[in-house]
Formats: sequence, structure tokens, C-alpha cells
Amino acid sequence: MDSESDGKPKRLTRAEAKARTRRLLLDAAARTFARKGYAGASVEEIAEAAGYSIGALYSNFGGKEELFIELMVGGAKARVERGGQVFAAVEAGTEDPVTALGRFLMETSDKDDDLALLQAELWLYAMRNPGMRDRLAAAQRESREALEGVMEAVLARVGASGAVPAPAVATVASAMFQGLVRQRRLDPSSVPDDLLRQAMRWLFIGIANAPETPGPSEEDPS
Amino acid sequence: MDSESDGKPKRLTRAEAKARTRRLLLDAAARTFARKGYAGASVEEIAEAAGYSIGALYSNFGGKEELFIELMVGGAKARVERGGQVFAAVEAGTEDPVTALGRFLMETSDKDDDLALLQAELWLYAMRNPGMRDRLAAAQRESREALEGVMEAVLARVGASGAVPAPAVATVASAMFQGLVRQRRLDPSSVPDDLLRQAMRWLFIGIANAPETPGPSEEDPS
DNA sequence: GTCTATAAATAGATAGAC
DNA sequence: GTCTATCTATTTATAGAC
Repeated sequence: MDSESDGKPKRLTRAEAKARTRRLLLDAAARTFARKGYAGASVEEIAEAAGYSIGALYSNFGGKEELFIELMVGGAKARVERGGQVFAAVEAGTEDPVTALGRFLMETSDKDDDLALLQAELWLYAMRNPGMRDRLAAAQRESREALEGVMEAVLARVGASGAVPAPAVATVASAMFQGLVRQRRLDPSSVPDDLLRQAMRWLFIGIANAPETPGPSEEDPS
Repeated sequence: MDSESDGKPKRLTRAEAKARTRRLLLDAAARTFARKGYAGASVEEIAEAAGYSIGALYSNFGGKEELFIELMVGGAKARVERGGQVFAAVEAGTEDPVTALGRFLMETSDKDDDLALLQAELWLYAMRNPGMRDRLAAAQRESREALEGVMEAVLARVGASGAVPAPAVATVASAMFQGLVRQRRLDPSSVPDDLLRQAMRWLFIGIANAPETPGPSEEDPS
């Protein structure tokens, strides 16, 4: 509205202040949704956790649902970046790539207590909202593609390059990882530090030694 | 209170009627919690889905939370039974035990649409209620022990008996299974029918061919 | 035993002050 | 841009009729 150039030496422009508020609210929302669940978290709790009022929340977001959806798409970007980190960690390391992969995954999963909870909430929300299901599936495809690069590198090192499609391996490795993380959160004694690395070893050794993938009956032998 | 023997030719005794009502309410609760989530489901919806009123629900259960907890302990029993079924299916079948295992798991998971949703809800609830976390962990230990029998049988067939602790294998196989089921529910095209069987093959072949399990640094060499 | 009616608390969302 | 006050709907749980 004010077209005059005010030379006010403000530290933050209005746009910057708003962006900061949005970020704080999103962080608080991630924590709160993880700890209380989507339906269990109230907008009041979220605003309070961010240090703002309900009004500020509604001034920056359409409401509770929009907040949650923004976390879903934002989390997708974070996952792709994490995929790149895994790739870098595995490529750069001089050690056994499977060991590097296993340790990196276990470390990152132990670092963020809320991540597994929030992902479970996102999955449930996506399963119950068809439109969101497709969006989350697309987001996960992206992050899995980032993982495929790692898989190919690892497969090459164990001497099974091209023996098996990388997407399938990435899917299985990712499922194994997420399943073990959830089990570890529920009962840490049942999933020792080293089990993820060992499981990854078994998987890749198995792929390297598996005979020609004989179909259940037969599929396309091309 | 009425000590007189009333010879009323009722088809259901009071106790039987109450037991039936409880069962119908529990079934409805399982469906409703799976579809709407624990916090998202109202007692009114549950009672309605069971064909009763709110009053009947409160007459049979302490409330929403007690209903959910009964589902958790009831589900534990069901899991142990299912473990026995897996064992029977794998032992009885003349075919490759890994194929039998993979197919059995995929079939049972595709059969019940709500099961994976309800299990995710139970996990989240357990993660947020320490007392329930221990109870769910104990229940899962039981069902995993049932799986260990299957694992030993399969390991024996691939010639890796005793090479590796069965509990660890059961944990990894279970994690892989659950992770793939969730991924399949989210994006069926990313997890073809045969992938679970193939993943199980990779796992067991890997175990059979893995060298002496070299520790990350070293642990107890006993 | 089950139902209807209702109490008491809390939810998401909005309006207007500043 | 953010806060306070409030509206309306829905929630869990209970009380009393039948």
C-alpha cells in the first residue's frame, strides 16, 4: 500500500518477517504433528509451540490441513537431498560401501526422533486422502530415484552390476530400512546398531549370488 | 442378583448377548480406527458402525481408549496364530519354502485392506504411550518367536542353518515385509506381486553366502 | 442391556482491535 | 502482521427413561 520508499533501517523486511514466521510455524507443526498426530494436534498447540497466536497461524496458512500438506511436499524435497547425501557418503568413503550405507542410514534415523513418527502420520494421511496418496507416491518415487544411484554403485562393487533392476533393489532396501527403524523405535533391544548394516550386506550378497531370477511361474524371458 | 432359575427359552443368555455386542463393537472399532485414525474416529461413529448407540458402547467398554487397547492385545493373539499359519504353510508345502513364504505373506496382506492402517495406528499410539509401547513390543516379540521357527526351517533348506541367529533373521524379514506392504499400499506399481518373494530369496541366499559376519569394529567374540 | 438427551470441554476457524 | 475474543460445531462421557 505505501508506495513511498521508507528508509527505515529495519532488520527484517515484511516479506522476510513473514517467511521467518512461516518457517517457525512449519517447524512447530512438524514437531506437534509427530508427537500428537494429525488429528490429535490442535492449531492452538502448534501456534503456541512456534511462539505465535492462532491468528498468526491463520494469517500465514489456510488452516491445519494446509500446514500438514506443506510438510508433506517440503519433506519430499528433504528426502531427495538426503538421497544425495547418501550417495555422496557412499561414493566418497574409502570403506566398504555397504557398511557406509548402513551406518549413514542408522545415524540419520537416530538423529531425528520425530521423523519416523511424522512419516507414519504422512503415510496414514495419504492413504486416507486419494489425492494426497498420489502426491506422496510421486514424492517417494523421486527420492527413490536418488537412491538408485547409490544402489548401482553398491551393486557394481559387489559385482552384480546390471544383474538386477536398480529400482527394485532401491525399493527393497528402502522398505527394509524403514521397517527396521520402526521396529528399533518400538523395541531397541530387538534391532542392535549393527543389524541394519548386516541386513544390507545379506541383501547385496544375495543379489550377487542369486541365480538368474527364476520367475514364480514364468513371466517375460526377454 | 436374581438367584432364581428362570427357565426362559431365550436364544441368547445375557452373557452371550453381551459377548456378541462386545465383539461387534470391537470389529466396528477396528474398521473405524483404521479408516479415520485413533484421534479422528469418534465413539459415535464406532457405535453406529456396529449398529448400536453410544450408550451401549459405554456400557460394554470404559471408553474410546479401552476399546483401542483391547484391539492391541487382541491383535497380538491374532499375530501369533498367523505365525503358526505361516509355519504350517511353509512346512507343508512341497515347493520352495521361500516362494511359499513370500506368496503367503503377500496374499494375507492383500486380503485385509485395513490391517496395515490399523497397525500403523497401533504403532503410533504405542510410541506416544510408554506403557503401551512396552506391551506392543512384548506382543511383537511373541509373534516374532513364532516366525523364528519358520526362519530356521528356511535357513536349513538353503544350507545356512546355525550360521546366523534366527531372531535377527526374523526381525529383518519381518521389517522387510512390513516395509514393502506399506510401500505397496501407497504405490502398487512400485511393488509388483513378485517383489516380496524375490526380496526374501535375496535375503536368504545372502545369508547362506555371507562370510562369517565380520563385525563393524569388534564386539563380543565369545 | 440399550437408547435418548444432555452436560461440559475442546475443536477449527473468523472478526476486529492494534 | 499479529493478537484477543468469540462463534459454531463436535467431542467424550454421563444420567435417566424404558
